[in-house]
Amino acid sequence: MLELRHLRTLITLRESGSLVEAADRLCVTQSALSHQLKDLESRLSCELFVRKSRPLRFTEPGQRLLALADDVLVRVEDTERDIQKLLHGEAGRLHLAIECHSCFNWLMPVLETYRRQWPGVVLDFSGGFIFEPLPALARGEVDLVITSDPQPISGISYLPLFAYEMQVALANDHHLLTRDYLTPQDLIEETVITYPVSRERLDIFRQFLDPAGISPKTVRNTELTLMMVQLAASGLGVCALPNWVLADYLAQGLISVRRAGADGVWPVLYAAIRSEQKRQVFLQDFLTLARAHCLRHLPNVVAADDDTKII
Amino acid sequence: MLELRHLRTLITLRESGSLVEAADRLCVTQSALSHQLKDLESRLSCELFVRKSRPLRFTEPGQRLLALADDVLVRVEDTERDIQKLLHGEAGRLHLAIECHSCFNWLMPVLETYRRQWPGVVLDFSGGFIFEPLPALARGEVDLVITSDPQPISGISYLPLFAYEMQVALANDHHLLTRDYLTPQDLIEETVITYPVSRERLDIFRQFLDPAGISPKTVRNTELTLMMVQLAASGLGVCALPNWVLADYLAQGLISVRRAGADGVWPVLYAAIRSEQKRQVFLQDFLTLARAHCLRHLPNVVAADDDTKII
DNA sequence: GATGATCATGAATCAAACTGAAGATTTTCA
DNA sequence: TGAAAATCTTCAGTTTGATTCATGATCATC
Repeated sequence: MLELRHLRTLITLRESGSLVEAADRLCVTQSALSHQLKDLESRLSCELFVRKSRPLRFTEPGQRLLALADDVLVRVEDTERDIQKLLHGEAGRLHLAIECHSCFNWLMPVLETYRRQWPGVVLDFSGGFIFEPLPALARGEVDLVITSDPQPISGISYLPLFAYEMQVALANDHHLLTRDYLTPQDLIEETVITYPVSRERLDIFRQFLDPAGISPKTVRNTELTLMMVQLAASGLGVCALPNWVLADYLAQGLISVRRAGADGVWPVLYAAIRSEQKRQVFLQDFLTLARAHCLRHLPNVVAADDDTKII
Repeated sequence: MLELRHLRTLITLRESGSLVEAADRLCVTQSALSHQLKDLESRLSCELFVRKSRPLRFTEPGQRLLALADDVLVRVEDTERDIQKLLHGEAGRLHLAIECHSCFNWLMPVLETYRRQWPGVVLDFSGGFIFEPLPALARGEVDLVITSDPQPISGISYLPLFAYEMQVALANDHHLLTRDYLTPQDLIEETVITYPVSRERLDIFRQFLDPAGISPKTVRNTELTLMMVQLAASGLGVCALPNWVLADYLAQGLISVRRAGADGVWPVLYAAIRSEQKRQVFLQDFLTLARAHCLRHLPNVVAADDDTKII
């Protein structure tokens, strides 16, 4: 019997383009997917996709099933959400704040979708650089903070969204491009361009330079991501940003990028909420939506290893 | 995770009105359904139906899920059928014949649905009493024969549709009504009204009277089911018909009915096809449709025990 | 308050789905 | 072209979770 599981697999397979990647996203082994698909194919007695071809191609039957999946899965999800609304009411307040300033990129489309799914939830947004979001969260002025620096504060839970790679942008003729990856020492003579916030809130210091006890020659601030990249492109400094931000500029040939350290720096992005709101369905749904969106649309982003909630 | 299995269960539950009955139709135990539903409810953290109420009532969330199921399952089935059409072509010929003359009742609505699902299949129908359908099937003049008397003929496969109870209709003041059930001996002094076909093709002889070596006083023929019932109602004889045919007249109070024997006589209705056509999707689909329709809409009908195919 | 029917529960069972390791195939790149 | 890397398949062993069986609880009916 066909099950929703199969449809979910097919959708993920289309999005990821390979069994390995799809298995990773679905949190099963690649072997399991191979079995599942083979089994499904034998039940329908037809091939669903052409294996020996990259990118993965779907056969006509496969495409029919995908169309079905697109159609059916949103209905299922809508219904599940409807039922939760029915049970817990659909009104609420969601005041957002971000500590990770590159998150605007993915946050906007997510909010767009969310607004449609939860018209009863009042959305608001507190941005800005001076603002300290976590105390404001504890005081109840905001309801959800996106941060990569979970500080233990009583009454605050951190729910992991995903892990991303922080990479360093360099001018295309930068001398450090001879290296495969950068060491903290490499940056001693460099100008590092950052957002105008304290060092503890910047991944490149907290997770890369500070542990090595190293400070760059100069630190220069700007509030605009694009300006950070432009300065780096002009050779006036280097800047560390999430991979998904740099990917665009890299593709345009504006800059080059290198990892920070041999294995790279992989901060985890968290959604911080007040612990008492953990069961709020409209909040949980925001997280589900954000995770799904980012895992699908951002490059080089992986599900956070565990869902440990720091309280 | 919600699965199609759950939706199928809910639909069946609504149709049957009780866990016991639904479990029976789905060919699982009542316990399995109880577990499955309890599990689903705990996942959604809400009740889906009100247990202590007959007829079974669905809660608001339950109804949402049912609406989803109605919506989604037909799409799934349509897609599965589409894929099979894609693979095997959608044209074909389906010439039907029936040996069981009471089957008109359910055959018409089934054909109606089938015609919509397989517009490319040419439907035809050979009825009549003199006609011998099985040899015609072997010769290829018809493609599917509905019969309760599977005779081993080389090249012919009999696929079980369902089992039904054959019951005996008696006038409301008939003296045999004092019995809980009828024995073959009870009919020695009776007039039995049948369709005008040979004894071997009549369940009441083949499965009830003949094994006991008993013949009724008189056998009287008529081609019309309604007339058989009218004659029985008038006390001019008794007639044996499938339970689903008698149910209507019984409800109207026209007649009374009794089982034949303590456990009743339970003929199995088969679809006979040429073995070479066993893999034809448009034929298989007709059987699936017929089974589903009859199990849903006919009273006192059960899935045939096994799918043994006599060749 | 006994009886029969339906549904719930818990332990035991069974089958489906999954994992892990190894083999086959394809792709990539020198 | 051939070796290395990556992807997919296959097989055997394991785990999970769905199902059954046996029993207990609850409800309707006489």
